[in-house]
Amino acid sequence: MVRLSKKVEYGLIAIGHIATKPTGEIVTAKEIADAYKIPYELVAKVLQKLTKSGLIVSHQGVRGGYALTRNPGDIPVSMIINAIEGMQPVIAQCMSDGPESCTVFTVCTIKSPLIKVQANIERAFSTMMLSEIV
Amino acid sequence: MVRLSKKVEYGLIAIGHIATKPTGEIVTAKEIADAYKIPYELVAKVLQKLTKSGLIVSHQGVRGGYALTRNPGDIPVSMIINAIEGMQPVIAQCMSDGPESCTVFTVCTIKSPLIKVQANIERAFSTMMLSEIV
DNA sequence: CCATATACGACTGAACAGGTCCTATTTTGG
DNA sequence: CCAAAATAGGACCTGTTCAGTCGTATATGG
Ligand code: SF4
Ligand code: SF4
Repeated sequence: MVRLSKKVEYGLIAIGHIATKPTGEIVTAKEIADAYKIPYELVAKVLQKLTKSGLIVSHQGVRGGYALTRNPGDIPVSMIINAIEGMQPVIAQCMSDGPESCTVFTVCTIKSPLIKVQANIERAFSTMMLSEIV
Repeated sequence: MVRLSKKVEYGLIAIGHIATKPTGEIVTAKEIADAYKIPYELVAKVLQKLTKSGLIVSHQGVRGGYALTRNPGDIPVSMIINAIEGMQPVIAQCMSDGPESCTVFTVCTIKSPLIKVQANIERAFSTMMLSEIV
């Protein structure tokens, strides 16, 4: 399987929703959860990760919520995924966990072709800006 | 996570190994398992799937084994993956399991951009031939 | 002070992946 | 004819991951 996690999908939808609002406008997790029928706790957790990475800022308390910190055209999708997953999406174990993580690394014949595919995917995600997915 | 399964990796390595031999030469599952230190049963199972898909032919009994059915330059990697997984690798649920499979499908804002990434990946795998990964 | 909102970790159940095991069946060489 | 070598294919086990839930703490506007 080669699939994006729901966390990432929900995160992209959520930050995309925030991006549709005028810059600086505050959006609550509940509003997003309701708008897309996503479990509130999941959205909340993802938004917290995005906050920790600095892509959005949070305001606690009554009338609190989240807002973008910069222009949607300046946020590559890869950065959002990275913030949520803690790493780039990689198609093979040895690319993220190092050579020692795979028992067949030394005799593996498919490493270099897979690295090309990997580069392909990374380029796709890093050239795609948040402004393009709203 | 967006990762190729070990089955696919082992399958690519295995059929790559067969491709290094002169056309028509028969290779046993045991030989491949030994050469790459991959569990025999896994290699065997993957080779059986490749056989069912017609990419390789099998010969049972003593002196049996597997052999390619066509030139490695004519076998796209996507076809090998497809044979092993039973489908193309897709990055989102709705692309393989249909719109109904995802609860947020109707309000999902990220479908179309993800479809572009998907097309990108598919092109990468379908233009890469077995002959390139040996 | 209290309703509303974020922060954050623990927990659960289901699904999946990787790997093992077991039993057929086919085929060849002796 | 028979034993060994090889594919065929399913059942099973086990650890991990994933999606989702819960509980509790903290901040803050009014
Ligand atoms: S070494 Fe080869 S088999 Fe192992 S993870 Fe990397 S690409 Fe996959
Ligand atoms: S509809 Fe959107 S969220 Fe659901 S699987 Fe497709 S892309 Fe992912």
